[in-house]
Amino acid sequence: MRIGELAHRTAVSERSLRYYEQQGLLVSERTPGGHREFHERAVDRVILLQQLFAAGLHSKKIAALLPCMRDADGGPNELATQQLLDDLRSERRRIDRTIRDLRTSRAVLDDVIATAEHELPPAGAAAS
Amino acid sequence: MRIGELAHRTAVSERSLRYYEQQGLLVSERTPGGHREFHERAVDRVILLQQLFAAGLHSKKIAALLPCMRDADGGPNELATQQLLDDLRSERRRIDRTIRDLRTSRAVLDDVIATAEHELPPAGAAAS
DNA sequence: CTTGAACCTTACATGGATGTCACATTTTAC
DNA sequence: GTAAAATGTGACATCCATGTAAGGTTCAAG
Repeated sequence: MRIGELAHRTAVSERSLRYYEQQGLLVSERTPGGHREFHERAVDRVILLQQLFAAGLHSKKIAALLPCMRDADGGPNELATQQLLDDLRSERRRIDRTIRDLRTSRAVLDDVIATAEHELPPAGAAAS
Repeated sequence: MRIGELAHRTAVSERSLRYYEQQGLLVSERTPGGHREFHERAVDRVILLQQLFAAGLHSKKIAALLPCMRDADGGPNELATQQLLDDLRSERRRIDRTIRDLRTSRAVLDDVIATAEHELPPAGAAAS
């Protein structure tokens, strides 16, 4: 598929898709005219990339990480180096911290929302 | 306490603390000479701010949110406006999404780590 | 062949918390 | 009183995924 369809199907901008490719996170063939042609597989890859980005990993680490992932074929194509391993463990700790912070923030939000709803019932709701 | 102590106790840079104050997220008295004097209370406040930042809230929303929080005294000082309420609900959805993405990423990391450890045992470990 | 949609590359802009540097003033210790 | 440490302000830099605009080429349909 071409970039427009991939962008549409993943809800990721073409700009970002080109950026991902440039960073080595996404591969594509090229038509004789130079247009990108993506494999069906790219859809899942892009979704994974989005998740990793949302988790705060930077493209460089994702690029280092991807070859060490087990894909559909089974084993990884590369083994994580000691340096990468340390990085990943560090990222893991950061992720755990972030999850805790997210839960805290969500609780704060819920509390504010609940309190406000109590005083300020949404339109269409019956007052207690 | 002064800014240095607060920075040390919260592990947040003085730069950031001044920024928080500038954004209306943190209050301080001033000594006759103009130095900031923080209340003991500021420690918890800064920790909360860090959690909210880590959860991806921007300072402007935090500033709008803070007066609507229930503090130690009991009720909130202000009630959330409808606009803020919509914002917070939107943030809440974003947070839920992010938590899911974090879990996914953590699983990816764990898988890579486990695979690499299997082949590349940490120094000092016995081989299987 | 023509036309419009889709795509290409390149370059510059953006946001937002934080880092950093310069220089002045205050505070603290002696 | 003096030196050193801490603090103040202001300005500029940084990161990095993404937005956006310009100008040219390719693709698909009539």
